[in-house]
Amino acid sequence: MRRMTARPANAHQARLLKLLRDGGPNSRAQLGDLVDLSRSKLAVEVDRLLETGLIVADGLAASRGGRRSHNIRLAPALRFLGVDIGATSVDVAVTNAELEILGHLNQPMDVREGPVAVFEQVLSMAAKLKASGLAEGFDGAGIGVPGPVRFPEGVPVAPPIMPGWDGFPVREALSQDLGCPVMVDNDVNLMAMGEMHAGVARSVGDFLCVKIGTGIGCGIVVGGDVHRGVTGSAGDIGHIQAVPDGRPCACGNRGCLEAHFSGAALARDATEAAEQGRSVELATRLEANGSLSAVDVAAAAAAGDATSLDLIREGGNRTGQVIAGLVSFFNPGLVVIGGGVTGLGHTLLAALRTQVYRQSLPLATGNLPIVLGELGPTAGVIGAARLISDHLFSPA
Amino acid sequence: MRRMTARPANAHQARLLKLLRDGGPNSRAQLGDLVDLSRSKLAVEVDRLLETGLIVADGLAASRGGRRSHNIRLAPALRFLGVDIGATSVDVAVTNAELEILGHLNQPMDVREGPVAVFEQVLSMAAKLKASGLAEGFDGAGIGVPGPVRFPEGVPVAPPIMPGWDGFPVREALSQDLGCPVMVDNDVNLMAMGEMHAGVARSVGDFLCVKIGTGIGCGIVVGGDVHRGVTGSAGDIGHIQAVPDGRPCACGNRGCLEAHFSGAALARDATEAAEQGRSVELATRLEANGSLSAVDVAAAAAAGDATSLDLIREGGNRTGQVIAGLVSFFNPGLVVIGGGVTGLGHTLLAALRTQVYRQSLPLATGNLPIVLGELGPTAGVIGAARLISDHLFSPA
DNA sequence: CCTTCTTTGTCCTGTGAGTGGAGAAAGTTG
DNA sequence: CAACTTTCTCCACTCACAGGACAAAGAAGG
Repeated sequence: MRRMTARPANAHQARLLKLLRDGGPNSRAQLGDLVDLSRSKLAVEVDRLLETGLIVADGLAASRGGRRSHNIRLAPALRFLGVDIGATSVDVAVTNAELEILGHLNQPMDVREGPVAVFEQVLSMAAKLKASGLAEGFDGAGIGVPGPVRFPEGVPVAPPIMPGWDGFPVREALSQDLGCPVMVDNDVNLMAMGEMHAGVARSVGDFLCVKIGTGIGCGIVVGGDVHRGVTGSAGDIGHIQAVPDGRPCACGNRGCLEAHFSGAALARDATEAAEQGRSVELATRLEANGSLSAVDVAAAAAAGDATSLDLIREGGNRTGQVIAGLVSFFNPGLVVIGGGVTGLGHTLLAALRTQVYRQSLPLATGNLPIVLGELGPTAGVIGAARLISDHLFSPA
Repeated sequence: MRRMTARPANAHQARLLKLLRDGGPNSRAQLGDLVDLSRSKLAVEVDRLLETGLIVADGLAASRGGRRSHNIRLAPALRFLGVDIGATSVDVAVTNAELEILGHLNQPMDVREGPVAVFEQVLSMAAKLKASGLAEGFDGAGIGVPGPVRFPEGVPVAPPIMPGWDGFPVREALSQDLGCPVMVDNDVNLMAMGEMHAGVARSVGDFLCVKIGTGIGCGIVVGGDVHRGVTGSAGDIGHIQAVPDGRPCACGNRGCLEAHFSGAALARDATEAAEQGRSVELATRLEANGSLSAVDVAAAAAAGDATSLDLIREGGNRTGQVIAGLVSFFNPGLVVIGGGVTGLGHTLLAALRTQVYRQSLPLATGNLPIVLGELGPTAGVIGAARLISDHLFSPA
């Protein structure tokens, strides 16, 4: 069932749609105050948008001392699908046109099972969301994958942690399956877009968004736009050398940041500490679960386990050192920390901040907030919805 | 004597001026092929530009099988002044509207003497260029300074190597003295603009331009625009930590890149090697000149001096390591190496390339040229002229 | 020398986007 | 019920721009 959602016919219409989406005003008069168009022209464009069905006028607002205004808003039936494929799990969410999450599902899953298996899962999750009455169909979908993407074509390229996805036509395939337009991007970039749209980075034009999960990456936003680099691999900071002649990394080099600190590295270090008897707290958890993850380290640290705290601090220092360099280089207005490891909270943040504030130039850090993301696990799916809505709310 | 140079009245006129400046065609018909405007509209805008005096129509071109076209070009009397203030010398050049250098002067000078003394020097050099008949006056001037700049206001902020310039209203002051509009930027950014306009980075949208001189910095170009960061300090990579617990740096930290490799560091290392008797070649030169500079190291290396070659390789490795990180992070389409130290040539380049190609992601380096700048010492002044011409050739 | 074709540049009218004023519609306040 | 406010609609006018007709100027061929 293909839905032929209309597209704005010109830049004015695109502007209006985005204003309405981003929580803007909802009457013709209020819109007119913002778009620098004459009332007459505005009325014409609004009428045309009403005709396409992208927006609807229903009911009247309360009077503000004069004639009551019509409520103008995006079509209430519009639905976007946001998909966030992580290394070890998949998130799928439905949003309305304002990108508010109506329903959200999460499933453990290994990306290495390949695109076919993963898409089967994604489609079944999407079907479940539809079946629960949240959507009749999808007008567009955004999807994030944990690796570099050739953005215009929507195809992953040479993704280290997801062999089998290289060159797979994700956009094409998912568009077929869902019967709607699809856009594909790197998961970290989508997290950055999410935080920019509805999180801590609202109204910040230039910022970095560091995602520490199974791996480690960085979304780069320049002037409100995501910088993807010439081959789509920008922000891939996991393999920057953090420790000279450090630990061997899967990429073949030594001392990569990711080899020293990430969800995977932390789990390995914790297991080692437990086995060597350096932490009773961790050993107990290892005994109980059979394995350890970053969540266990967070819990142990919260319980006051010194070894866990040390591991977090050590990792935060390493990461902070790398971020310090990036801050000097890029001079952002904000640094957002997100991803699964944010459960480590203030111990991690304190170590990061210490390194950055000590090592970067005072001019670059003078007014630089370093904060945790606001959206947690929903940042990715919100960013994905934003990606496709930006696309659909632009002139065809 | 203030010259009131006209400004384009709209985006079309700005577009035409920039086409003519950048070696575009020179007849109405050829312009029409490029700007996607009807002949009539084009004719109107060209006529208006002719009225303002920004362009002139003189003579007829050879026939190409039909009616001969008029030669349209930028006013031949337009003159821009490009000023490049380095740590130890000042470059001043006059260009025509096409940004071709008509005259170029260079004077040794220490920035630390402060803005008043430096401007006196700059003005006298500008006067000399005028006196030699190259210009009757200047229509605009661009100036680069070796430190961070609050770009909109044209004011240096907290420049480490040029105390006394902090907060000095460079734009305002120079505009008064020269009687023309002035734009101020960081010297490294201007080098990047120069190479983008007339050097190796023509037609590259995203690239890094590393300048290794007395200090070390990096111009960042995103989508054809220079990224300056929120406080104007973007690209300041000299104080990224290159060596953990390395040499103490003037900034208070240890192991900064600049402390281990830069014109200043190289001179110091060479002097030490000469005094310790580790290089006869360098010792001879130290004897002869009383001091050593990067130029001496280059000459010694060219003569086969093993110690000099080692110093260059060592520095190249350090710098390459940092650049490798930046390449992974930014994923540029080109890396340009420039500045005084480029005299070290291929020994340096080889070391740099080795590090970058070994440490960065294959996807980011697969098609990444790392090359020396083409413009040498003129990159800065050409970039400065480009900066002010971009400003003046934009709608007021 | 004259005709035909090509290229360049000018003129003129039609079209559609957009502005802004007049005023209608629908309220509140006294 | 009058006066005022806010919202929305209608209409005439302006201006940017496209594109065709045509003039100007030359090349090539007979």
